[in-house]
Amino acid sequence: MKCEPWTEHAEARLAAAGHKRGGARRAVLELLEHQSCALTALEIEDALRVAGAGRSVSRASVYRILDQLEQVGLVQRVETGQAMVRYERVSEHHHHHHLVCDECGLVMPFSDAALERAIDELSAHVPLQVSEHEIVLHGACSDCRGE
Amino acid sequence: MKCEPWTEHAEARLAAAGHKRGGARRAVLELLEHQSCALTALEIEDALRVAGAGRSVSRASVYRILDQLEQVGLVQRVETGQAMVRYERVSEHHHHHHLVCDECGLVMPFSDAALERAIDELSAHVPLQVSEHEIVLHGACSDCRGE
DNA sequence: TTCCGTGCAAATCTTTTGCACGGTC
DNA sequence: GACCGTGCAAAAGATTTGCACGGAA
Repeated sequence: MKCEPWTEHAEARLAAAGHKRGGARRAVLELLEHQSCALTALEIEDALRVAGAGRSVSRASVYRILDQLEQVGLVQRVETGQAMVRYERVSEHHHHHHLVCDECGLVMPFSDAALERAIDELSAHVPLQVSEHEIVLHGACSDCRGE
Repeated sequence: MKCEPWTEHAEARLAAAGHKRGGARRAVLELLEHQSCALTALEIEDALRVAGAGRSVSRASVYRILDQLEQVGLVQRVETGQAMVRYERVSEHHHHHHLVCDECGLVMPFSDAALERAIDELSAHVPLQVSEHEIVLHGACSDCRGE
């Protein structure tokens, strides 16, 4: 299992797909590499502008880059039922899904082997050649609920 | 198990929640009662305008009505990863999820007991008081795939 | 009579596109 | 040198809001 040169791995795959390199995309990749969960395009733009965490990237570029990364399979969209679409890097080693607090908007990852097994089993018996699946649990997080 | 007076049931619940009746909402309810799967706001607007299936309802009203129905729990949003959000009536007797063909946009319902069991099981062990869950399988439908 | 439901038009907000410039190959 | 990647500004498209009127309670 490789360590964490995900950005490098991503650049390599992009190159293989015939894309030239670029500073904006590099900055987005480096940001995504260190995220634990999905971000919106706006959050990505802000994170890059604020922190010395790289360089600013225009919003249009963020969207173009995310779209490109999604097509190459490096990033996946996450629909949380909130206003904006979220994006996160795809990790072969750690497939997960999402918990969304409908009160405060908090998004957390989770994974469950039994669930994946059920999905795999089911996918074989359905009138669709399943390539991906997305699961979102909605509810109230502990902060919003109690306390 | 009741027959199908869903529209009546819905009107009753809305009344109980303190809402007055209205022709536009009635038309939307009657349309939703007979749908087998989720529709977008635009599809609902078009369906009501074209068919003698009731009466035309302005787009703003369609959105307002759907939002209201969702809050009362009569309708649920379905995020299919397509541009627009979809809505469908909630049915106590037939909980289901969705298959989405990424080629042609076809949306089909499916249900699976093992999957529901896995979700229920898992919901108990997660840092969120789960109230709802949404599952979407993406892939290619038989028409788009083979011929 | 008092409000709520509805239509219409304008506003908002996310995401996309057109165009020009600068960097990569 | 040819093209792609990027920024900026404008466009597009979905959804929301403001306002005024007509119907429900």
